[in-house]
Amino acid sequence: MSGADQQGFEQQGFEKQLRSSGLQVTAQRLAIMEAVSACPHATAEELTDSVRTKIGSISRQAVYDTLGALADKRLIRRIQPTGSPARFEDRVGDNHHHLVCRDCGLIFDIDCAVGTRPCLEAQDQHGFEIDEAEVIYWGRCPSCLG
Amino acid sequence: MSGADQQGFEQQGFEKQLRSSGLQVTAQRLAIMEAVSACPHATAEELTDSVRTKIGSISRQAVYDTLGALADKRLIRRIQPTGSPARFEDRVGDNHHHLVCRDCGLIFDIDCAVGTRPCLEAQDQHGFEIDEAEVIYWGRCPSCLG
DNA sequence: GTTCAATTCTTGACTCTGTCAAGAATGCCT
DNA sequence: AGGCATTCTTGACAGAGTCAAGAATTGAAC
Repeated sequence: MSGADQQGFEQQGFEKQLRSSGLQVTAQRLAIMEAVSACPHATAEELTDSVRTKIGSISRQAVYDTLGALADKRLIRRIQPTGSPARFEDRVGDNHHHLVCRDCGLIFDIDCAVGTRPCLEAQDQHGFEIDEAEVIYWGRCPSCLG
Repeated sequence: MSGADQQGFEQQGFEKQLRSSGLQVTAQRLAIMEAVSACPHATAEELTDSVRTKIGSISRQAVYDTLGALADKRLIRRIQPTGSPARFEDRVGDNHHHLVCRDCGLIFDIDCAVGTRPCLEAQDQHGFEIDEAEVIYWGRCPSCLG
């Protein structure tokens, strides 16, 4: 499959995801989904830059709106480690976790230690309806341990 | 024990904590530690208000500096659920977790489901030196479930 | 008790991330 | 193609936190 075919193929997937979530399909949204897919853990600003090189221009608001809409529909996931702006990824539904360097902010994905469903299930749920358990492992990466 | 004694007793504890962490003891710091202890999960702004009623006045910067220093020394813990400003608590060392309402932001402490040490220990540590596993359970609280 | 260096506090400007609001443009259904 | 809802653009704005420089305080040494 050529690079162009690959891209077209992905776009069809994104389009389908949008439609089945009841969202309209626009060039901006496709480009944003592509960017999130290509740069996992990127910030809104990084994604904006990425989209601009792809389709020329986009407003900051469109980026925030779209990221918000996609996250609401669970097509992407927003994570926000303390001290970092929000970051986005398209790996959803597998309840994986994150390993974050306290010094440089480097982020790795970590498969769930226990299974597809969380390490989790809180003991006392206080009457909450829990839909997600977010785990962040904090530490120092090899280069920052130096 | 009278209220005043109680307060004096606590302050001695805070003073000891500061000294053994190599931090100087100041009225501002004692008041902040007291506030964090009294209002778990409070924001920097809420703590500032609380301190102001106690000692009259304090600068915003002093609050941030102190909270940062205390967190660095692990005398308090900073948590920052997505969409919320940073919040602070003095319950440290027991690796408890948090249950947060997506709608109203209400936060509960949750004891660790697995033991004193995390549900944790990531599988592939990527060479990191991990010192904490932070778990946030996301859901909706009884009143927001309506 | 003074003195002195280091730490901490105050002040005020500033940055970064994200939001609000209104109107223009676009997508989608018929 | 027409019309309406959704989405995008623009620009002002807000919240949370940081930076920097000088003043005040702490703690140790004398």
